[in-house]
Amino acid sequence: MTAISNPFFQSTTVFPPEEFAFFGAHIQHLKLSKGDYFFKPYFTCKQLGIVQKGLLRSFVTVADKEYNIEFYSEQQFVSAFTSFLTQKPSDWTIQALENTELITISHDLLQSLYLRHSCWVDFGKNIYEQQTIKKCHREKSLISSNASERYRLFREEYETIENRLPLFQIAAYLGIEPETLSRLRKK
Amino acid sequence: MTAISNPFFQSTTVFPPEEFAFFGAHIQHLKLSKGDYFFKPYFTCKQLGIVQKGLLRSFVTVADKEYNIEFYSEQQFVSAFTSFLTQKPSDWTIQALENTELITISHDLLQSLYLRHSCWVDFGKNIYEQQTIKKCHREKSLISSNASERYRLFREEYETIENRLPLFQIAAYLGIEPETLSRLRKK
DNA sequence: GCACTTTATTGACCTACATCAAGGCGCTAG
DNA sequence: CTAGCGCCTTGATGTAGGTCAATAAAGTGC
Repeated sequence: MTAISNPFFQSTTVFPPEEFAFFGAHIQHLKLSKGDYFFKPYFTCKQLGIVQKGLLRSFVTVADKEYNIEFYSEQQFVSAFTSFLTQKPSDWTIQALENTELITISHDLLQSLYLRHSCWVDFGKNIYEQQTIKKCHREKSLISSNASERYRLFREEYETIENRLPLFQIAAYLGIEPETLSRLRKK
Repeated sequence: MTAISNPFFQSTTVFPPEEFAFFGAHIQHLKLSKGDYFFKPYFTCKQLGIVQKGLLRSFVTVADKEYNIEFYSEQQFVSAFTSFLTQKPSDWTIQALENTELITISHDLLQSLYLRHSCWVDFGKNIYEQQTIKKCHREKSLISSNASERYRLFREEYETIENRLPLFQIAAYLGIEPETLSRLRKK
């Protein structure tokens, strides 16, 4: 059984040992090099990842511009969630920004876990509860804040990984041009 | 037992009759007049609502401006989700835009449902899966689209309730001023 | 070490949207 | 009917952030 470090496995959910063993026997391990893709647009996302080591970004491409949706570092769940949940193609891309190691849970495995034992339904519920909270915060910052306030919020939220990100990736997350971020930072 | 019309109760989740009966016996019914509040900032949200009739909006107030987050019409789940999930105060407001009738599920009831039977955990998981999908779409439109494209997307998504909303509420949803929306519409 | 590419900065100019101010139109109340 | 208010429109002007172009600085490969 592989050790899995993730806050969800220390939550109030009770995972019976045999469930945890089954899980450990069916997950996959994936290594990505910097620049590799975890998910590409027009595909249907079959994998939910848990980052063990490294860093990824998700982004959408609109009119030849990339807009970063989110960054995923150690212990975080990563997936093209709309596609993973609906099992339909989506226009997201997910890419490793560093050499990255992931545990992956296939959609099929997760469905069978849901049927095996309700602890996995709770596991799933917790994942999407966390996603909902995250997205609500992001939504608020995107609709109500200007670029410099969004930058402040970004630095708060991603304090621990800020220095692992090049500035142009931060700009793409804020929805502004690198030039604009550079000017903001002068102050 | 009150009839509850909501897609989740026609989902693949199996609700045993006794669970459904328990649920029906413990939900509350709430009537709001146009302008009334379902949730106010600085409170902790204790209720998850299902809209039976009417229309609500959620919004955040930043620098004396209101930014609409979402509109909720018949059959939809409504709550200040970040507050409801964390049981901490939040800065959202939720207000009825029409005379509105809701079923409400208290946080305490939902927690006890989770413990009673796993069908309710599945119910919860489905709610937050749907929220995650919704928020992902909104996030994309906010970060990658200009005002006129966001307006187009809004009309697609809220096709059925567009004509129940005054234009200044739509502008607050798009994150623009009513003047700008008026000018967009001239084209 | 030196070439070459990628990332960051700076300046000049442009555009989408905001702000401010005025006027119109359609309510509802007396 | 008219007064008053809420909502919408239109015009004039301001500003945050985008675009384009040049340069610098920092990697990365040979």
